[in-house]
Amino acid sequence: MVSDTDHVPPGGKAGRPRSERARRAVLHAVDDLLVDVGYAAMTMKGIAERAGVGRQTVYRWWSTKAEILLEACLVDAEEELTTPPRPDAADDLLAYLTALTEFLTTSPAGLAYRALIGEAQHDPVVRDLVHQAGLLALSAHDVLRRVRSSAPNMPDECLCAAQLTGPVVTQILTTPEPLPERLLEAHVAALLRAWR
Amino acid sequence: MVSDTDHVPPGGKAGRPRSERARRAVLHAVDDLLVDVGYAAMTMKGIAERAGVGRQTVYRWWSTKAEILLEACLVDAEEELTTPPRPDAADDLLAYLTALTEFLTTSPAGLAYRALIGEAQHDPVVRDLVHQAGLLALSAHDVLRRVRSSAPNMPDECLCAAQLTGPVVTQILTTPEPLPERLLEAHVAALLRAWR
DNA sequence: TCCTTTACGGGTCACTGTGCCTCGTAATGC
DNA sequence: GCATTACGAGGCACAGTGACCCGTAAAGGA
Repeated sequence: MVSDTDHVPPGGKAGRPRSERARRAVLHAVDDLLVDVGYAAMTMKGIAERAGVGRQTVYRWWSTKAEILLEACLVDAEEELTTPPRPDAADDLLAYLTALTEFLTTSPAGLAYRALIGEAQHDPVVRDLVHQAGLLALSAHDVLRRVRSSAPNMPDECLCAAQLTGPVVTQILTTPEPLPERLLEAHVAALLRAWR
Repeated sequence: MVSDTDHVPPGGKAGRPRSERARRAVLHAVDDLLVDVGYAAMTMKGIAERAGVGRQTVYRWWSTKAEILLEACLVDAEEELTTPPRPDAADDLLAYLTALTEFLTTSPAGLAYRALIGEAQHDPVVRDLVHQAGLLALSAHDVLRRVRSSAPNMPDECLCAAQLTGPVVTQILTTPEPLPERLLEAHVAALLRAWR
């Protein structure tokens, strides 16, 4: 007989789960639970049960709720935050910010990401995880690279990304309503004016 | 004999506690615990014990950790986020953003506020609480009113506040390091250029 | 002044989530 | 075919929650 506590994964994700089935079931269960019962009411026990999986199986491959959430989130997030290029810089930025708003307010992956940001304020480990993933930064940099030609006076790229996404994100994190389309347009216009 | 479960407060804060002593002890204990053990490890039991107060006394006047935290936070926050006016608009905004950064990264009240924003991602009730308090919005509007004369082209005031504080706040919430002074200066310069 | 009212500190209790362990079982790989 | 490994399921000790109940002490009205 073999114990359940030997094998690989020390902290989190050394080897992939032997059964892809279990992995997918857990990630899918987390997505479901997040929209069904919310983050606060989501428990490891609940995840295991919803996934039709033993609790130990969950603990074996992920050490925290946050880890599962991040993995479940990254799968969809990159795709949802990638917008097709548009000829006009203002259109391009606006499309991105609209997608970002949609992502953070309605997409399951976006809700997961917000839950992660929330958890990051309580737990430095999660904070590093979120920062490492760099979801916002990466997608923003993609868009910014495209509009660089129309904005010769753009400052440090990190600052630009923060200026672009910061107002939108903070609004969503701290108030019940995101910035409306009208203000997104005004925001983009102001940024381009500043960077011109 | 009288039960402990009659009296006033339904949800949160109908009447003031009869003993100001208990109230102050609890708020002080929360401040201490937050810096000592962090938000995650802070429990209602721990708060009561640290405050030298019965658990029931805590539950009587506040229904959640978040409520206590918010009250403890608001006491100091408004003062820490109020910066003296400066003649130059750029100086004025920069001083505010520097104070905001200091607040969110080092002040106990700021740490409490961040913990609240974190909790708000998990709990809509806390979200409303945070929004109601409107800490960021209020302090930002104060500063913006002062620079309005130097920036005739300022858009909607809500957007301005978001543009001013959003990048700073999001950076702090999602990465280990806040925006450095150098980038704060560049940010202010860009905003004034956009609003001119 | 007495005496009712009210909050107080402290303790108990049922309930829930966690994370670890141990079953017996099923799938994998040599 | 046989050893290895992950699997599901359940049990466990521990901690936090939030409700109760107790006896005490401090207001406030007569």
